[in-house]
Amino acid sequence: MIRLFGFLRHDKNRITIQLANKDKELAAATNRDDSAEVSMRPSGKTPPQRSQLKPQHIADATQRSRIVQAAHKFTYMNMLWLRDSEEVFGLQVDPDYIPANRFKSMEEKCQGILAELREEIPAKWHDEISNVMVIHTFNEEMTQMRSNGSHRVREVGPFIFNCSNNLFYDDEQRTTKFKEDIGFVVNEEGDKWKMFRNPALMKTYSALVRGVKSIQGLSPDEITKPAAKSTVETKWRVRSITPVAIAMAAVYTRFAASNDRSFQAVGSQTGIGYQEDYEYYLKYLYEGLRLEVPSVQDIFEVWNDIFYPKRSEAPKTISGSVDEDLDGFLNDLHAEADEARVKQQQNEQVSDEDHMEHSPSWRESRPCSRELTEPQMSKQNLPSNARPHQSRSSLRSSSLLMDLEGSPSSRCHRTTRNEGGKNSKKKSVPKKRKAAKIVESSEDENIPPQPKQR
DNA sequence: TTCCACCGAGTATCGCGTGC
DNA sequence: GCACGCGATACTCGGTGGAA
Repeated sequence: MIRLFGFLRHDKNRITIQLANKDKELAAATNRDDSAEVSMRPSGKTPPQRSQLKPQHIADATQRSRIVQAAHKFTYMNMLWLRDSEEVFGLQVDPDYIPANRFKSMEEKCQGILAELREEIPAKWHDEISNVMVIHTFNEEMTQMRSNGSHRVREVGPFIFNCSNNLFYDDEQRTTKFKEDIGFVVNEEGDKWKMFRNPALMKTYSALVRGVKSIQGLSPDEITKPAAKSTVETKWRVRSITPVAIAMAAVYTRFAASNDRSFQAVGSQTGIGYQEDYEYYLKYLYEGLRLEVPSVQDIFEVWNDIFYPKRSEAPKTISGSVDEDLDGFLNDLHAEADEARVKQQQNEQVSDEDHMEHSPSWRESRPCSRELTEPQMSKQNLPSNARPHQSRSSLRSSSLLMDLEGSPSSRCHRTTRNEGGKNSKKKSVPKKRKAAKIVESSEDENIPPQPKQR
């Protein structure tokens, strides 16, 4: 009964709001001189008036166009969310900025973002980069890009997760089915050799940069199809995977599986800190590359083999002087990097040709890595003190999608580990892992794609 | 406390461009 | 010409902060 009253009260409020909105619409319509232009759609909505609203923030059409394009690419390839955008845009370039320290402090982080912004925005407008209209336009377009991305990911959710449309489009069923995957169940024993390799993440990435058709009608062992037409992938000339792309795919995948209605920095329903997790993934992947950690390098190798098998260049590691102890944050990575170095030295002594064969481009140290697409990782694999602030009860940003207790992927992960022994040979022989992993993962997790029934 | 304006975000829909 | 992807537009919804 109480619920009923609550519902009625809520309904009443809703109707009141709707009436108020209608009044506003009526007033707005009255104020507009649109008598001749506005025709009603069958649904009753007015058609888009492309020439009105949305003030043009930048007068110069060419400049605006370039800023818009830069913002779109920046969203997917550099930073999904921009914290303190006005502050970042207004920063003075620090000539002493070292990419390797990017995650050490907020100042370094902002400098890193600023450096990327300046790479995307044509040099002739660098002087105007702190212009409020530029900032506003840039932010607006980033928002739009995120919005479109979230909508498209949800749209092809059944293809990403290989589940039925009925299951995916039912909030309750989807939440129940994927709650482990989105972090409600924490598996403290992650497997770094499985992280970020879940086919769902790759399909999400594919849908975003190659279009939704690239993941429809796939055979069970397929993850993506080459983009047949012009897509953002071709437009932006993406030739290799980057940390940003993988991290982006991770958070979008989690969002798609969650029952959050909107893709916000913090999920309104789940409390998942998408932005926080995203930044954490980035940090992990960038650091892993910089430290030449085999498990992280392998992530990029796996992704590149799938998306850019022949064209991909060596993933770029971040060069520069190394500031030790990055907040003690990625101890695992440091330890693994050290271990890998020791093994490599041992192998070299035995003149292991196989090992040399596998030390390709990944090891080339290059200046900062803007082109890298983002990888996804699971925080569970990191020391507890290394995890970002957990403000939301049991919700860990684990991206499940790769490595949770009970999930198909984690099952195969554990099996692999047990068979080979914890952290055994896989670390020093990343070469053969890739194909096996994907196949395993695909077999376990991928249900044949279902035709879209909506 | 309530009202209001503003803003951010997602959705539905459309037009344009591109490739087959 | 058609199908598809991309981007733009207008709309709704919800949150927030300030004023009354």
